[in-house]
Amino acid sequence: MIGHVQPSPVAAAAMADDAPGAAETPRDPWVLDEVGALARETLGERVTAELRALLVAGRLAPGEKLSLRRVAEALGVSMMPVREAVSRLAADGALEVLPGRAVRVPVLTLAQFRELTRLRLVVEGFAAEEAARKATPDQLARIAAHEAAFRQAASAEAPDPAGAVAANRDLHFALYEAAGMPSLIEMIERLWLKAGPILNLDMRHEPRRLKGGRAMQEHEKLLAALRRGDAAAARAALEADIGAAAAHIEQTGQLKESD
Amino acid sequence: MIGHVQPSPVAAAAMADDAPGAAETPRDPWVLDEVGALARETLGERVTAELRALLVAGRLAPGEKLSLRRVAEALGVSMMPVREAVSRLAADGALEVLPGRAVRVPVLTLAQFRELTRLRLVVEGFAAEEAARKATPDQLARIAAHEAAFRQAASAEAPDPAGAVAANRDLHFALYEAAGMPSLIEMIERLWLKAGPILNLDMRHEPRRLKGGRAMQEHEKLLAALRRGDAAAARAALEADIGAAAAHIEQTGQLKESD
DNA sequence: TGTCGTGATCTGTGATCACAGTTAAGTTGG
DNA sequence: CCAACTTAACTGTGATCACAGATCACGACA
Repeated sequence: MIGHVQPSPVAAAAMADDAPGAAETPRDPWVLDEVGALARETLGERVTAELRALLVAGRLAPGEKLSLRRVAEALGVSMMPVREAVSRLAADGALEVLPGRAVRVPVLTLAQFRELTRLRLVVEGFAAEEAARKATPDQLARIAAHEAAFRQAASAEAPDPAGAVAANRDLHFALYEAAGMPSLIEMIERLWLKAGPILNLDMRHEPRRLKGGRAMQEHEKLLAALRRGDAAAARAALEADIGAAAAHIEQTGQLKESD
Repeated sequence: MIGHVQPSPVAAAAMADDAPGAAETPRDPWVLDEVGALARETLGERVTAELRALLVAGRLAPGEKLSLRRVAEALGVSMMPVREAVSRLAADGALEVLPGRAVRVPVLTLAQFRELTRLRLVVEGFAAEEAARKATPDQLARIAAHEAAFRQAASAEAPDPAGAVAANRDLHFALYEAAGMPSLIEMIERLWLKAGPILNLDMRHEPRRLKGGRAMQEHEKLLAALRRGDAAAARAALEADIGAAAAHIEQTGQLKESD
């Protein structure tokens, strides 16, 4: 149940119905017992994961309206699983259903965005501290790999916005995973779900922000801090990263003034 | 929480290029403007609220199994709204749906409970600091009232467990509300939803813990700190309150040993 | 020409039905 | 008397239908 889908390159194609292997009657202790219960993902969960990916990647713009029937048809499923997915995401505040109208991606107020940023500083900052204390060499290597991927996508002559967004997300969540606190990761995912649309939509539209290099600098500092187990420095670097991105968003003025 | 209706039915467009200075045509102040959109609570939301209340109050014990049809019949509604409610709560981790079996209240591992406690210390501690800085006299009075209610319910000759649980919850959330950060409150509600069953189920079964008075002491310190705007002291008192309760729970050993 | 009424169309919400899988009781065979 | 099998009841999941409310476009009236 905790198991979310691995951050994977977003392939938002139609979801084909592949028949999952039927469970064979387990008689004796067998080799296949180790593979555990094969994740019989329900349709609703798959739709939820799909929409989540679209949201954090900024491919659904704030204010964009969704229709249950349209989404259902696009994904090749009935309206039912979509309802469930939208219900969950609406409960998380990642979507909002207006009374009689439609369901849409929330448009954040400036105040709401600032609150979200403050919460991110508190929560993700804590995660960075914890990761600096407990990260294993293996986890550090994974973080470094994503950092390299981000640098490549961001500093290339022709920046790859989508790739940079994905690498940035993978880098951050590899860091948070190193903290070893599943509920903390869920909390952060929820924050990203809310802030993702503006943050990454913007990065998609203004790829030159990437070349500014501020994010890369902080990522580098972060990695160095992690390697020497410096919790305070890791937190500072992450806070600088978050703060810089938030400041840029506020400059663009894509946020609603008030409610 | 979600339902907001735009006051103006006319100017809802302008999503792409919106000039911030564009003022609406001022209509005459109409009497009916004051009556806001009457809260058309959907059935699913009401069921969700009902189950949430039952969970945080500890009236649904960990491991207890629920049946969609049973709950639907008990609440006098169809199975549909219950499905939606369970979907949301399951997405929050407040309930869990086992693959082919039933839906039940999660039984926390010791490790999970400790992680939850740490997160509560971080998040609710931050909320206490913020509240100490920003609480208005009105909000302080409300917190004090709940503190008095808790003291009465806990220190009476015949302790009132249900009343104490409710007063304790009201006290805490009045505090968090004083921080003025809606998303923060949602975050804390989610944490309480997960920890509520064990915390309050125990308080219900062991009312003598109330008479120990540890909670009352910390509540008193907390209130004093709030009144003099001492953020650090407020955080310390709240952390002591949370820590004491958590330590008691761990002693009782109602938690699963491992996964 | 501007404004309001009116109908078609689309929205989410709720109910009912069908189905595969699991659980638990009932029953049979040893 | 106990174990294993069979069957019946119940589980969540998904699909389909019905319905009130909202949106939008077109047309009538002033």
